Amino acid sequence: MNSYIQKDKYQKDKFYVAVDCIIFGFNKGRLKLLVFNRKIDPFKGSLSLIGSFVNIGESVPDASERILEEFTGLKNIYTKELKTYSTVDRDPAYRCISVAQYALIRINNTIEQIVDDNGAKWFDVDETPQLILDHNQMAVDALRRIEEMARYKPIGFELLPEKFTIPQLQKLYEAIYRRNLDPRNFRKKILSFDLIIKLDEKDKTTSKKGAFLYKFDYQKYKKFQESGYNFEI
Amino acid sequence: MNSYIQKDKYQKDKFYVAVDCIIFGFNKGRLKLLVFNRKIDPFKGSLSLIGSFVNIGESVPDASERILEEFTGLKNIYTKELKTYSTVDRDPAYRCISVAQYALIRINNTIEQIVDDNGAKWFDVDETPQLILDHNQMAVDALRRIEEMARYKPIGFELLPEKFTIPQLQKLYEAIYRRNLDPRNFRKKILSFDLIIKLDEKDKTTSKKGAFLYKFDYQKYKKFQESGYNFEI
DNA sequence: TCAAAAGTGTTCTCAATACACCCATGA
DNA sequence: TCATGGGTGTATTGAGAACACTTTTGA
Repeated sequence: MNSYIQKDKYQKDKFYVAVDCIIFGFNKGRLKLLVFNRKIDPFKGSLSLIGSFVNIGESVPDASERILEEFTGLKNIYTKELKTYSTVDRDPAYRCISVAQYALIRINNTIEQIVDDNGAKWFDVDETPQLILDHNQMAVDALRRIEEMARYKPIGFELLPEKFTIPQLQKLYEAIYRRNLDPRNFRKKILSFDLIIKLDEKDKTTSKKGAFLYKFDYQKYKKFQESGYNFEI
Repeated sequence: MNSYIQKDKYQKDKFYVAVDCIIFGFNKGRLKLLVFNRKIDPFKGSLSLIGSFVNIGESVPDASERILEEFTGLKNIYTKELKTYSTVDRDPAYRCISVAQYALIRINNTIEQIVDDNGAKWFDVDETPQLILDHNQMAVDALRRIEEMARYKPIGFELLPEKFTIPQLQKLYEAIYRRNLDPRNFRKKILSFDLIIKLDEKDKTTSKKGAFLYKFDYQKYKKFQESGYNFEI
């Protein structure tokens, strides 16, 4: 007897469906996780990821986009599905499955304001506080995923401002890989991809000499992707 | 106003949750997809992936294990979550999200019998027929995922019998990568991982000379995994 | 004896790594 | 003028890719 059919006739089981977003940023040489400080029940006073129930009239990515915009003011955030969390007792109040999404955003002042207004806060990924339910597990899983992902997709650029310097990019990869990289080899490798464009400006905030700014070449990246790529640093 | 809280108070939206399994096998040098020939409504006479609704008292992986056992008689099948399919109109009959899982199994006679008894059938992945709903998309996505996965995890062994020959393994990788590999380089690379153990038997079904059988060293693979690995062929 | 698949070694090329000094500039 | 971070080149090593012939044996 086949399950699908059997269930089709008799199934009455329905679930709440939530999305929870593991939102990463990069600031002052550190990978950051956005955490929401809950001021109202449920879980008043606790910390959680940014999440919401999914409405019947929207898809999971729609729901994810909705709350990301709400919390950051941004549309078109780089977001990927991590995995589904569905253990029976994961939420004592509801039979709810959560589809976790990880997102990468460029931290800037505008966003900081909105984040702040929403009662959210950045934590160093190494100092993630206790979160509700299985949200700590989600954060750990997402972090492992982006470490893995960084090896073959240029996700780094999603976390930096549009204009960035090579030393900044290096620091980001050092934060993700948790090890130091040789500046000569890093520069050589990054430039060999031919995916960043040198600008005529310098950033002088971190040194007297100043470092040239670059921008990511999304055009070339598209072609790059179509062939099949490899982005190991 | 925060979505999570808002929804917590007012949310009444519940979903059916399904799992659909994209089950891959390998036979006669070809990658195969297991497809279910539906003899009862809904979708009587159509083809679909192997799926089921998730029961309220089980997790998504539980449900997936349940139907995999039902269709193959096997427990402990290699299974990974692919992604969630949740567009509003994906199923005209229900508001249902499906968590797709891909699974790799070793085809053998016992399984063939069970598969047959359940009205399922193997198709070449290149000749996947029309399936119901978004199941074709799932199959395409899963195939892309295992192509990607094969580059850095030794998933190949999940698809071969316990004892296999190096030429068999090569054919499998050729099927996954869709290109021919040099037998000398392939052998050298595979042996360099030191993850397969040569046995004292030969398989003579494909040549007069016969090819030595090997088995996968799961012990070593575990250690391998703990360090961090790379399995590009 | 021969057809058909299994098995084997070497060369070349290129990318990854290791490594140390000069440059530009604001304070 | 000097402290600070930015920027550059070379030599070595190791892995991947290309490539052709011998071995075994059942039919």
